[in-house]
Amino acid sequence: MPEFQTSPGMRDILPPESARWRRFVEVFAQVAESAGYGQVLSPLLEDLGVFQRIGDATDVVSKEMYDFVDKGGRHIALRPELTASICRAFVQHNPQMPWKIWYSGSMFRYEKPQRGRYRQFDQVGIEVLGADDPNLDVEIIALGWEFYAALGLQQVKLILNSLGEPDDRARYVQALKAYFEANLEELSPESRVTLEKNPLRVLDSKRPQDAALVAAAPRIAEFYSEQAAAHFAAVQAGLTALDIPFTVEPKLVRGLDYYRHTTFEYQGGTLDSAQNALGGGGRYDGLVEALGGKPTAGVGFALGLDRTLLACDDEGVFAPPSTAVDVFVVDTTGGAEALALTAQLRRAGLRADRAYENRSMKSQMKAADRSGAAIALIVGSNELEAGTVVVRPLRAEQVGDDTQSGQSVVARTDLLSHLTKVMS
RNA sequence: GUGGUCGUAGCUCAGCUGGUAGAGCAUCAGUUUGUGGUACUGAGGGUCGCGGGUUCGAGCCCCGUCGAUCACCCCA
Repeated sequence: MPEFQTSPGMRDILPPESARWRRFVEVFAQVAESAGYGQVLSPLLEDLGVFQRIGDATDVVSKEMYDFVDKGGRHIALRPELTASICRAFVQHNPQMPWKIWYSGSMFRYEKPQRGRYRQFDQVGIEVLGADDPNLDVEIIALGWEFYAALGLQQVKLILNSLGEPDDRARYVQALKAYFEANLEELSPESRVTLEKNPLRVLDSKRPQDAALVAAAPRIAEFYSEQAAAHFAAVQAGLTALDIPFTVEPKLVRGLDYYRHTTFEYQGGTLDSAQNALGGGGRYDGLVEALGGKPTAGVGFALGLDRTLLACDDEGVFAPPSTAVDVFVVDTTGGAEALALTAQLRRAGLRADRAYENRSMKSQMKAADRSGAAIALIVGSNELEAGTVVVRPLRAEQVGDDTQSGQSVVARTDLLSHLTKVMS
């Protein structure tokens, strides 16, 4: 065991997995920018207060924050999510509305790590500030849906709910609280604690003991105002019009208290329930105001990179992109020719690799094979003298003996044109 | 934060009731003189997570600790 290792819940992403991560973000950027969203790069650190506006009742704020006091005496926190940062940025810069943005990056939450759940984890997401049009809710949900499709995922489920207007929600919470308190004996001890802090969250309980009680609990739909009901109906109609299947789940409350109206979650079809939330989002019309801005509508989502990749693994899609080079140079004359050749090839736009330390030809050929290159270029003393290169295909369908290897001798001066011809 | 399981070579693991560390894969090198992917031969590589304890002797037993993993909580 080495003296130093990554801290708990943090890890190194190595090749080839790292290439997959980068590609993941590229695909997301493509989807988002195709719909007119611009990227925001914001700091990893914010004033603690920015995140406290998310709500003291949320675990993300009350117990999972990575915070510290800096040398200037400021109370700083590593961002546990990005919606609050984006709202802070919106208030600070006052951009044109609707402000449609996307982001990607690492978030930090101090909790016990497990599969698909780390202290530093990556998300991609989009947010729109300054429009309360239900069509926008639909657009956003659809973009997430498109993104999963672009990755190749086919078993993602969309779960939808509405928490209504703040007043609706407040009345519902009251009713819920009264209901559970009236049946306190049947409630699990854990849920009783949850009830004290946040009655809505009791609906999330996975304990069998609570199942019956939760199932019979009052439904949020009974508390919708006319406007809230209309908004929710419009969202559902829009999704239907776009042929996006969804399930309305009245128990979907989600952990962040700023949500109102639409909330949604994408669930993986193959993952265990502990990690099946691939991404989620909703409308948070009050958050900008809570951060000192004017009342501003907001809606968005965040998708977890790890969990989505887990889902990809389970479905056997979105494999790491190939890191193979095009050609591999084998040089048995000391290595200087390989240096010159690879440099020349790279300038010409080819991906070229080579072996080092002047190993035996056999050893270099093995390396060539491992590199995934389609072609090996071999330079020995004969070729060096004659100004030629042996061009040997490595991936061609070779049946049998070496005489059929299909390798050819090409003059150095003709090498580039020969390669471009062969490789196309 | 609470509880269960686990921690042996780079990777996946074996190691019987405690007796001086093993396999496969991978790596490297050879299999006569310049050619990979198959085959054969050989080599390197481990303070058995770490620290204590019991014992003549511990990878194996006990305690602690760190880490991983799973569940709960919650979320992505």
